[in-house]
Amino acid sequence: MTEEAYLATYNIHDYDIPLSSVDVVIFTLLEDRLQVLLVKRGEHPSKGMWSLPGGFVDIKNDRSIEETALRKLRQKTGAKVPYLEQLQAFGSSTRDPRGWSMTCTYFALIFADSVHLHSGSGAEDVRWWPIENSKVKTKLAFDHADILKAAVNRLQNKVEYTSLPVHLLPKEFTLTDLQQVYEIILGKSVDKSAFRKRTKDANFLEEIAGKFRTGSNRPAQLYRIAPGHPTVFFPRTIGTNKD
Amino acid sequence: MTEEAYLATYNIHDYDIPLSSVDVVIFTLLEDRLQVLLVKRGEHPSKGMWSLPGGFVDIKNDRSIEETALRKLRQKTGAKVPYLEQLQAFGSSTRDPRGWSMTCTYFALIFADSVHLHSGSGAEDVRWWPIENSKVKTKLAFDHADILKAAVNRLQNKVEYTSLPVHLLPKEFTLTDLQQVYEIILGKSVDKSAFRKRTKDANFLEEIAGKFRTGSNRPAQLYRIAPGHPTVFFPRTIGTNKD
DNA sequence: CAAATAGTGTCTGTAAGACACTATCAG
DNA sequence: CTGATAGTGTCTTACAGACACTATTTG
Repeated sequence: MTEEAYLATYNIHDYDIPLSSVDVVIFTLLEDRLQVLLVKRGEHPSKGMWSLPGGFVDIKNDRSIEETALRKLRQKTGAKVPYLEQLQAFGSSTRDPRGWSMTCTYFALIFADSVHLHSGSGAEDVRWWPIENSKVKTKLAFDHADILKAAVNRLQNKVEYTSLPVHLLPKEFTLTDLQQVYEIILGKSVDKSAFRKRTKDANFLEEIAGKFRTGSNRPAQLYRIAPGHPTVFFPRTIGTNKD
Repeated sequence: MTEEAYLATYNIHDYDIPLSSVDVVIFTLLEDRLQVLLVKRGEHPSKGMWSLPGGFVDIKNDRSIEETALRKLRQKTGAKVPYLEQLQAFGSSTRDPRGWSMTCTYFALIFADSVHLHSGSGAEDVRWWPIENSKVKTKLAFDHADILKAAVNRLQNKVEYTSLPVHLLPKEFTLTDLQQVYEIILGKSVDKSAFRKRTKDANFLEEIAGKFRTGSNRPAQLYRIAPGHPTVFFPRTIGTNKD
């Protein structure tokens, strides 16, 4: 049999295969806390429970799993591409009551004000939930609590040696703003001098010439992400010695 | 409708869903080179081409994707659990000619002598292929060349700050053996003194008291992995300054 | 002036890199 | 003894942490 003949007779419905979906852990900073976007499920299974935004791959319209993730993101937040990174696949016979299921999870970082929440189809409600100890204060559907924990874990790890947190800020921000993001995510204070040295040495920010944030104190230089400088990896981790 | 009623009427075959599979990138060290296990496909599609060991989830017998990966590993190598870590999911409409497909990939490290290769069902041949520049010298099926590249990348990254390479060695080995594994994977030489200091400080090895490898030179102390010491993360990366 | 926050300078500590040195075997 | 590889010691360098210091604004 030729490859063409084989493919002509191949029918996916002849096989018992797992369900496959994509879920997205969308983080933001709100009220000085790390928060995650959850949707209240409007449909079975787990109707009425809060869960991560996600759903099945639309094989007609999504060309890749990343597109599925972006679609979900756009659907719920209306925002354009923030920071998006694949987290981990979870797959088992028990995680979904409909049967063997595999989900590919992503995590995203976004500046809260650039988001307009939409419930969209299949959801009764959408809102930000503050994260405390890698958890939210409601029971999540499926194994989403595990996924959330893995995502927070990954975020906290990467924050120690990368410039990821810039994606939680608006386009223009001060170094102190950025330092606070690090402190909130890490849950501990960071030395100002060390933070500034390493941030400046990494060269992923550029001063906005002559632009300052003023107040009843010395004005603070505003910065933006330097064009063409994606995520930076620092030579060492931060915040490992203190507190 | 109750959740129970919904589940009773739910039929997976009513939906167009992606194929889902698991592929494993199995690395070993052979003839002083990093090598990867490939199987020659005995079935369509891409019959006759070399590919990574992998296949569909067996929803009757695999309780999780990790079990699918372990099953594939055992099938081809006959070896018990070496080091196994989830790499990344790849999913798109184009990666498999049978249709939209998502694969969850793993990478494994194993000591070559503990392996007895079996073609198993669906394969015409199995063998180790040396890796050069993140590639092998044959065209791979599907998007397996991309997967291999991602796996080598991840391995090289992690080798810079973890103790992963011990899993490519036999139970007993010398520090020089281990250093050579680092050098082979990183593709550059490593300072002996620095290497030994950091390895010993990390405390994941234990001397095998009184056991040495002899030769026409000073005998070398043999070490084994200290029980209960999984992968160690070093405080800083190695080999970033010297060639 | 005080209060507040921005931003810098100096010293210390830690772990990696360079490289020379000593140690112990076979023959 | 030589040649080979094992293993150590010392000095340097890079970068984070501690912490005090100066700078610039409003009121």
